[in-house]
Amino acid sequence: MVEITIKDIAQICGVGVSTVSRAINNHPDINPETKALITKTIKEMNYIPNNSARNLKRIDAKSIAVLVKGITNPFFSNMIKIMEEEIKKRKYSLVLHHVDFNEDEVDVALELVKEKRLRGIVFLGGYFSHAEEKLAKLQVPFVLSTIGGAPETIGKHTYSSISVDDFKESYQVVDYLIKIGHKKIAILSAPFSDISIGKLRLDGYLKAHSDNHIPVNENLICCMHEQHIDYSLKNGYDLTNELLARKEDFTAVFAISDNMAIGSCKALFDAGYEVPKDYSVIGYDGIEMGQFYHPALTTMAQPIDIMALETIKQLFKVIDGLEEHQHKVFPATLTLRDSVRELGSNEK
Amino acid sequence: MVEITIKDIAQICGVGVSTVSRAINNHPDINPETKALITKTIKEMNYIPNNSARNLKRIDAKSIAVLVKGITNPFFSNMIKIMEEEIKKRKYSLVLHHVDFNEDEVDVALELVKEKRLRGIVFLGGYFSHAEEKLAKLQVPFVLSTIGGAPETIGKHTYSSISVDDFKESYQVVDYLIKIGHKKIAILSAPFSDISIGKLRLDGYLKAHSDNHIPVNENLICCMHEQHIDYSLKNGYDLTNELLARKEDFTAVFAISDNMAIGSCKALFDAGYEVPKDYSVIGYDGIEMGQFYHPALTTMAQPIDIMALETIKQLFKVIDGLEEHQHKVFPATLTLRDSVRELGSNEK
DNA sequence: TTGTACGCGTTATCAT
DNA sequence: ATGATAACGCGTACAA
Repeated sequence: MVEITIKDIAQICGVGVSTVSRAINNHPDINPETKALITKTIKEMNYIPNNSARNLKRIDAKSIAVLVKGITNPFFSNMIKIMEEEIKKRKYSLVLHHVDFNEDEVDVALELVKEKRLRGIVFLGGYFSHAEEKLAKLQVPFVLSTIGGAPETIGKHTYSSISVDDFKESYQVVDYLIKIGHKKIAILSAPFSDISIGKLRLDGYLKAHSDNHIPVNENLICCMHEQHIDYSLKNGYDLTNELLARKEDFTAVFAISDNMAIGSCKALFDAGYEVPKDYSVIGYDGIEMGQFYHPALTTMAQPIDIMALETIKQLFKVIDGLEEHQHKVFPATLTLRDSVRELGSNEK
Repeated sequence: MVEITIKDIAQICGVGVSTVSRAINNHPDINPETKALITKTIKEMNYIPNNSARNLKRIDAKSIAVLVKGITNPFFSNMIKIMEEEIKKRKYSLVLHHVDFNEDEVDVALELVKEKRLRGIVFLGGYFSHAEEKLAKLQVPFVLSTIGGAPETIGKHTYSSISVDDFKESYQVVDYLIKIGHKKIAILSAPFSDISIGKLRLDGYLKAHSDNHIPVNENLICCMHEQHIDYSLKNGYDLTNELLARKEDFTAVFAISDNMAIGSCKALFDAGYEVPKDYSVIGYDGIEMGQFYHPALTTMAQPIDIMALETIKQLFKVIDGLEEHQHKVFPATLTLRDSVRELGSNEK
């Protein structure tokens, strides 16, 4: 098969290639009639410009890349949708790209910058810990939009970040449980080796205990296994089953993700308990499913819409040279629903 | 900033560009020492080859594109993971690309073929109805992996397809409900304008009724609104609430997606009913959440793992010239869990 | 084993 | 308004 190129179109129309190029790219200096002719033959011939060649030549493609780490997070779809709208609003185009869990997102970004002449990058998800040195190679403005785990941004002027203070919000969750009477609170957490989001949420749990002068029962700290670090339904389910099998004494479960919370509820139901009658369960994230679960899930909801919007706004501020890089932290909202109950003074 | 190119590397190493190229692409004819030197300086200089330039030159990149329509479907993550493994196993690389709902996937594919020198394409999701003529332009083997809606493949030899017979499986669902005593079955369906998956599942519902000599109560056919055609939690919730508000008489709900089924359960719970005691609810899809919902969701589970695997296997068969295009239909499995109950003979 | 030179398809810069 | 031509960065045939 012979690929049809811009030259063929030019030849057929009896014009030069540059004229065809002008027609394609909506350049001003072109006769409407010739443009019409060219457009027509392009249609007829099914000509499609080769993007590789375009990117090679083009100085600037007015495009923003969004690099998504992992595909599993249910938030991302919504965030991407919002980002896309905002990007299109500014007449830029969005290059969506997935990064494998074991890939290095910065390497991918570096490649993409060369390939697509990007103007800006958004890193979505993943627990970003890269050497300043390496980040400096990324000569393009970028913002870190991190769902979970406020990055250590002190002194980082090479990029912006949008985050939630996981330590603080996790603290709020546990503090709330304590305030309504829970003293024996299990946490479904990441393994100790996890240094980002998992650790922050666990630290919040610990601090809330100590601030409220409640001793921590280490048996109630359930860490997922190193092999399966994902904040999944199944992990919540398995961890809770282990907790139950050990016959631990607790009144509430704090799962560090909504999916884990739902898994936890299921394990409790399977064991014949009721939520929140026998056990209270609280999640973290604010996924849509939480509202539809039965009982509706009490959770710490992350402001993902705002974060998505701010991510792009911040990126453009830097691109347009209006502002320096900034690190913004947004508050999550404790969303009270039906999976947690207040403990009566006699049952504490 | 000055972009560093292959020439710079060649110059620094005191070799020709082709030698550097050979080093990069692991060509055999190269002195290990020079290769080592080149690799070292590439690292040092942070040189990254420009993919646009490579694609432009390369005849063949041994890559397969997976075009995903929409980002919402919870299946896709898993399917993509499986496909990726299978593709990597064959030393090909996967180009993952999202297609907007209002974009034309074939157009996108056409562009991508030129840009990336694809060897094959997988269309995932979306309700594929394109002119043969247009598909013919796609000079690359492709397979249609359709979750929901067996495409009309009669006489289509230009591509392969992997699907589930939605009509048949939907029929099975309803037939099952009828067999265990349900006669007043509501269906939460797509609007009548939907000609693919929604229609097929509705047709199965109707056929099961007529085969079992049970009259259809049109008031129990709940179509989602034209504006919001998505198989979402909220749609299931809203449709069921409308059903309840109309005080319709029914004993079971067949939601054409698991998410809608869960939304439906929630509406029933909100109204003070119990599932399956007061109403039985059955879904369609087999999403992971179904097992963890309470009650665990009875559903028609699609064999997505097998489908993902077969999609790639079939694609490679055609790429390797081993086989012609084929259309394979896989059976779904009725997964009995806790959201449906048998009706006693006195309550029918 | 290595280097030179050309061309991939396009856009940008000149001319005209 | 239009056309010729030089890049863009790379892979590869061919020569050495």
